Amino acid sequence: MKAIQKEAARQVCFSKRRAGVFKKASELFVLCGAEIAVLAFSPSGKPFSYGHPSVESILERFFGGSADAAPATPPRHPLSAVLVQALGRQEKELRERLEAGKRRKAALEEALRGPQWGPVGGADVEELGLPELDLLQP
Amino acid sequence: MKAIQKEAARQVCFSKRRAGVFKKASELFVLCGAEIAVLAFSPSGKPFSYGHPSVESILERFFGGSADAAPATPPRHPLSAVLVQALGRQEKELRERLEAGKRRKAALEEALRGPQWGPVGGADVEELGLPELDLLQP
DNA sequence: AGCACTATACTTAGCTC
DNA sequence: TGAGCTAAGTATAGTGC
Repeated sequence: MKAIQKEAARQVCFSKRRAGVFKKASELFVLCGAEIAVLAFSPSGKPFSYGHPSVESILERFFGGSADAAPATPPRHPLSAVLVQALGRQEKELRERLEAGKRRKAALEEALRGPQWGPVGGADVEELGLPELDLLQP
Repeated sequence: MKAIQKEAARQVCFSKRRAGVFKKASELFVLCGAEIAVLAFSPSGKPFSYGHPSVESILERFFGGSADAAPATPPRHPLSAVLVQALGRQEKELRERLEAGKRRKAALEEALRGPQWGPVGGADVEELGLPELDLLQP
């Protein structure tokens, strides 16, 4: 399996397979009762999402962390060697991520104070919304 | 298609289909170059995720804009509020890991001054990895 | 862009070990 | 648990509209 070169064919393939993935996700819910969210960007950069019961609720459960569940942000990648050097780098990276996160949080909070609350540019509502939820039910 | 009643069969089905969905997601990336993230909770409540290039990068692109520059188009999507909340939690977690990492580094440096140098018991070492999560296995 | 068709390949429920 | 098997059901690349 390899990357599709032809721009048009790639876009078509994305549309078809995106529907496929969303359908698989909805089946996973119907069959197993599993909560699931899928977020994707098309090759042309447009956002699409699917979520059951909703993308929001999944993210809250994942990142908000419930009272009893351990935090679901599971960022651990096994290293097999002991590297003090790596710890130094990790410390630096963590610092950077911490700072970046704080900046983004501040920016988001600022933006949320703005007067309007709705779709930004044309693409958002149609594609961020969850219309497929019903359509895709088998 | 309807819900599987038998608890055990439902769990098995979830495992198989979760792998299927993740595979579809990765194929979507390979074929089309689409960035995609999948978050799911098993029927028993365990979190799983798949993301390319990473779950976090997808979420940022979806809801936040870049980490450094304040987004030119302010994020007005309802989920931004969730993200703010998540970033608050993440900040706390990153701080904790930063401190833990520094303690480990100090401990390791101390240990390296000691007499022996050989295979070290695994548990601590496994946790030292960098954070980019891809596949969360239980 | 989207819809319909089809041959081929893929996925998977149920089962065994 | 997990892995392997198989029949039956699905997905989809390619094609023409």
